[in-house]
Amino acid sequence: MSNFGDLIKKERILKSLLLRQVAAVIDIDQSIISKFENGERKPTKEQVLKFAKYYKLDLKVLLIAWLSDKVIYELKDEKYVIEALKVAEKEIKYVQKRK
Amino acid sequence: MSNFGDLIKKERILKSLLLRQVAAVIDIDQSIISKFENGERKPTKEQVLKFAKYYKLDLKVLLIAWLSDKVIYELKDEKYVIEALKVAEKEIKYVQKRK
DNA sequence: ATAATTTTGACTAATTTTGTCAAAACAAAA
DNA sequence: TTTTGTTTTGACAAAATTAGTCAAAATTAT
Repeated sequence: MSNFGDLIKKERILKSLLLRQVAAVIDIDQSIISKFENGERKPTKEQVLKFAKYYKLDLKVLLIAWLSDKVIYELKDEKYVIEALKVAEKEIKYVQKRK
Repeated sequence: MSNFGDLIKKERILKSLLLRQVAAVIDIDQSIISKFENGERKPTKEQVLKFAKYYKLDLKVLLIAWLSDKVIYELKDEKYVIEALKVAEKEIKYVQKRK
């Protein structure tokens, strides 16, 4: 699917770059990048920005993937996840409308 | 709205209980319960269970409120929140279908 | 004004997340 | 099948976040 890891891994392969090379430029340890690519760690927002800039990817796409990864990670083992997401969406829309 | 804090506060008032009394029975410091009621802290799942049991509230309702609170807390300052929730929902539905 | 209750804030303890590094695992090439 | 290069894994420490305790401040009711 379109999770963060897949997006940056696909892009790196497409550009024929080694983890080492990416790591050197964006200054993130290559082992961590590997873990990002395989969904074993979640990047910080700053790190997402670095990837977007370096790979010239649409930041919006990357941020949405990153945020949804975080949500899924937080809820993955829970019951009533869909219901909770619907409630959350409704409340967020409500506060967004009010401002 | 139907966030966790409102639910347990309403219930406590309805039952005319003092924070002190609730705290003694469910063994959670009253200052923390106060913070839960006012949305200043997020309870753990065990704590949610305690409240459901003690107040005899529908656990499902309470868990949904608790989960959506957590999601909102995590996303509240972000752009593209609605989009991210939609993606998350789609992916969760997808994996739920597969099992 | 006093008493009772709730809320706040400072502090410590516990847990989780993050980064670093080296070695293991894997893949490709010789 | 050995050597070389790349990716992945795991152990560890450092940093950051979250949770619990307590007393005092603020609020509310008597």
